[in-house]
Amino acid sequence: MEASEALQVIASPRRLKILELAWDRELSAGEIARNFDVTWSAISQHITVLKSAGFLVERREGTSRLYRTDKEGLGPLRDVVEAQWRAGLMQVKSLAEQEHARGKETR
Amino acid sequence: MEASEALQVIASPRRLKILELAWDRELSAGEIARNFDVTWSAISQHITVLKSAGFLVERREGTSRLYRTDKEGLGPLRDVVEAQWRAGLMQVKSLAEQEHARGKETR
DNA sequence: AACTTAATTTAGAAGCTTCTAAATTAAGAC
DNA sequence: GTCTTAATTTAGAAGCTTCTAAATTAAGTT
Repeated sequence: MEASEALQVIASPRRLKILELAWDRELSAGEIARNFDVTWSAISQHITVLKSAGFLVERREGTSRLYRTDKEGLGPLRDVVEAQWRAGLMQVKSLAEQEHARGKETR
Repeated sequence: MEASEALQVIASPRRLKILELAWDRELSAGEIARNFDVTWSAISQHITVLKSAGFLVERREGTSRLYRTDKEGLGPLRDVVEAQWRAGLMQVKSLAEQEHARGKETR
């Protein structure tokens, strides 16, 4: 895989979120799909992209297929995914702080 | 800027290369464009994207505009750009090693 | 003022990405 | 074997990205 191809794979809000959802637990395709407002088909296609990039591993169990993020497979991008994740948490945090500050102001 | 938007900006081979070219020296738009096989217009548009993401800083000097990568502005993506860069170098290195190995084999 | 050099802006073409809907596959239950 | 559940595959629509060509801007030169 080429340098920017791997970046292309994670530069998608949906795929980034799939990696986060399956970060430290195995999830079925359906459980993943339930977190989004698009068809299963769309999610299945994103899963295919993540799998062929080696960022997600599949395990079949009966009629389900279970997925989990392959942290090793992410290589140097592992830190990026984690950082983007933390960035998201921080955004939430700073929103809360803003609201707190606003509350104080108007009190 | 949103999480994956910043990734989107660097997930382009051209923009990644522009950041590398202007990594530790100031270059005019024309000097940057000379490194690519596309029109100045296309490069100018990529520069606009990099500038508005805060990844490239502009300084005007007479009729030229000089650009330099803003390493601070890259934030956590700085490591990614550097890693992708190293990955490129390593590819070259491993190619050389392969050839060396092949040479040994046939000797 | 007219010309040159450096670069941007705009409009539209071409191609890639993502999505939906429908058809298909495949395992397990009845 | 048929039905249900879980998921993928395929085909095509809609939208976003990137590119070129032409027009424009803006500084410096003659």
